[in-house]
Amino acid sequence: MKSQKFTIAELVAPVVGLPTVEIAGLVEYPPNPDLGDLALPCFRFAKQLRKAPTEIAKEVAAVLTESGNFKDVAVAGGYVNVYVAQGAVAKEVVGALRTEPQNLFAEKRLIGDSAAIDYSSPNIAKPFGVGHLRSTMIGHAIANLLREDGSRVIGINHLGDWGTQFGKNIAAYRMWGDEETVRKNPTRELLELYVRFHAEAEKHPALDDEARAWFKRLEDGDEEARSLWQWFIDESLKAFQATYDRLGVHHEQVLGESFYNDKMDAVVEELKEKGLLTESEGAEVVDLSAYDLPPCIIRKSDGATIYATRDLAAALYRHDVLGGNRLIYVVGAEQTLHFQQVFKVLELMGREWAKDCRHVAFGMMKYNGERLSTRRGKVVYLEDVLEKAVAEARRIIDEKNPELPNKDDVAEAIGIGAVVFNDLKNYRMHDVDFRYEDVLNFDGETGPYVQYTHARACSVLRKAGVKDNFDSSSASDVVLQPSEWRLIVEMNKANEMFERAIDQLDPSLIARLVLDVCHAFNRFYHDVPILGADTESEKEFRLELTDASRRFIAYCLNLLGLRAPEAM
RNA sequence: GUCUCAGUAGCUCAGUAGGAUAGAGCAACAGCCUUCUAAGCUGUGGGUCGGGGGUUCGAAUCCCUCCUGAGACGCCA
Repeated sequence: MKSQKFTIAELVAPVVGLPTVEIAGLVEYPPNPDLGDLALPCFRFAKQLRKAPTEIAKEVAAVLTESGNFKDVAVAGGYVNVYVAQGAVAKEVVGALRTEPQNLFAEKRLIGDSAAIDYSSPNIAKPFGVGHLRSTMIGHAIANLLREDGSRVIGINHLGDWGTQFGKNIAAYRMWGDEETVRKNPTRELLELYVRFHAEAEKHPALDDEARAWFKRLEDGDEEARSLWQWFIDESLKAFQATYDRLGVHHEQVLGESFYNDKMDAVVEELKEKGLLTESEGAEVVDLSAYDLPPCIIRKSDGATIYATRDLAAALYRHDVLGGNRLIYVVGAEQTLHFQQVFKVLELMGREWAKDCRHVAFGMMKYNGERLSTRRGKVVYLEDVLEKAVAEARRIIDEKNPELPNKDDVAEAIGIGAVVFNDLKNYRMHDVDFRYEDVLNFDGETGPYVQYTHARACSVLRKAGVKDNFDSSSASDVVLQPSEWRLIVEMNKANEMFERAIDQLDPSLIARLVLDVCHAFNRFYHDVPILGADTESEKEFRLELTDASRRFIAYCLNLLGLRAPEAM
């Protein structure tokens, strides 16, 4: 509806003496369809114009009526209610979707932008839990959105492949590990060894010294330590890759923490040169008290670097070498303070692009109300969740559509879609308590609902024997049914919602939008006959609308990282 | 203790660049398949928008304060 909003704003601007953009922002959707398609509240202008809102509304209405751009304009108190020319708008929306669906969404505002976006970033030798789904899928969706708007996206998987825990992994593996078992199920087995190590170390503190020694050997390049470490990485990556393939997730760069081992000295040097480093309690820190932030530790009292140092080195690399002119981090909200500190230090280092860095935070995933903890072995494996969801999808297919070809493939798309959509549809800052009953429910506001709606539209088009070309002349002279218009209105919000989703880096807006469109489509499908329309031109138009809806839904699903089967 | 984030129907959440009677889904109940996929559609019941102040023509939305929950707060990431 953006173009209609601007049409109104342009006409109203001279009347109220405010910039067009500002007025366009005030145009809203009335709460009730009887009140028109768009509305402009005029209370805001009253003080400046020294006139009653109702008077202003009347003047505004007169101008809008005179323009002849709208079907009807009405004044209701201080509101001006506008009824748009439905046929023309319908033709515009359907036409855009028929040629290039993305035209309705993206105006390619971000051409010339390049965004380095850090998402997923699991830890090596640990399993991929449901918790990782958040960073992975929110990040993947944001990457898709930015790319569609013209940005050059560099997706980065910042693997946790370094740190003292690898001393424990190595020590544990040497004591109790078995090559075959690890190979068969790398992340689960390595986690088990890790958990066992923690349990045993409680009783025998000497084990911790053993682990420290092994990490030291790893740092010093000891061959045995090195090759075990590399093997853990290779096996873990194989397991992760299988999951990424199922989820359809891809990264341009896979660079673990260890990649920056030789790049941190330069950061420390620069900080020292710029006089940012001060000594405090034996450690070297950047004092940020002037900015109401706690100090950022750069070197621990034992001389070793820490994750802040690593993240600084990584940020410089992403900007200077990979060419990301802004950096985005899709990382849990518990790291908010850390990123505030890192961004501030970058700014103090004179990197003016620090202001464009964003931490896309999200709430914590819990299970039965409890915090998940890998160290204590409290994990819900993502693969288990996907397996259950796919099995449930398969069960429902067997029940409802036993004749369906390639059932397994469809079940895979639906089951995974249910899990992914469930994670994307809500405001990302909320903590989520993972419950199987939610994920395995395929009714209502769910991924399968959206996919089902898509399949339904496809089915109608199949029955109609539709080829890809329509004679679009019909739209403007057809009188629209309420449910048809409702559907057009919802789809016409694409551009606004898309841009808001990008500006706020929030894919849930796209999920909400496509849910609204699906609801409108299902109502349309229920209320008016498509193939059995009274006249040929009505039938033609409804098929066009069905085709447009199908493309719209598929486009949104793909943005969110879901597949859109044509039958289910 | 300090800071940050959250608090909307029984449950999960939309709505938060201030606007008209606060909306969905789930669960419950009642309808709708001789017609295009019922994983759907329609209806009913269900609300001190955490409490209290304030700003405004108008507040779930902005400000202050209190309550509750989560997270963070120097050598893990």
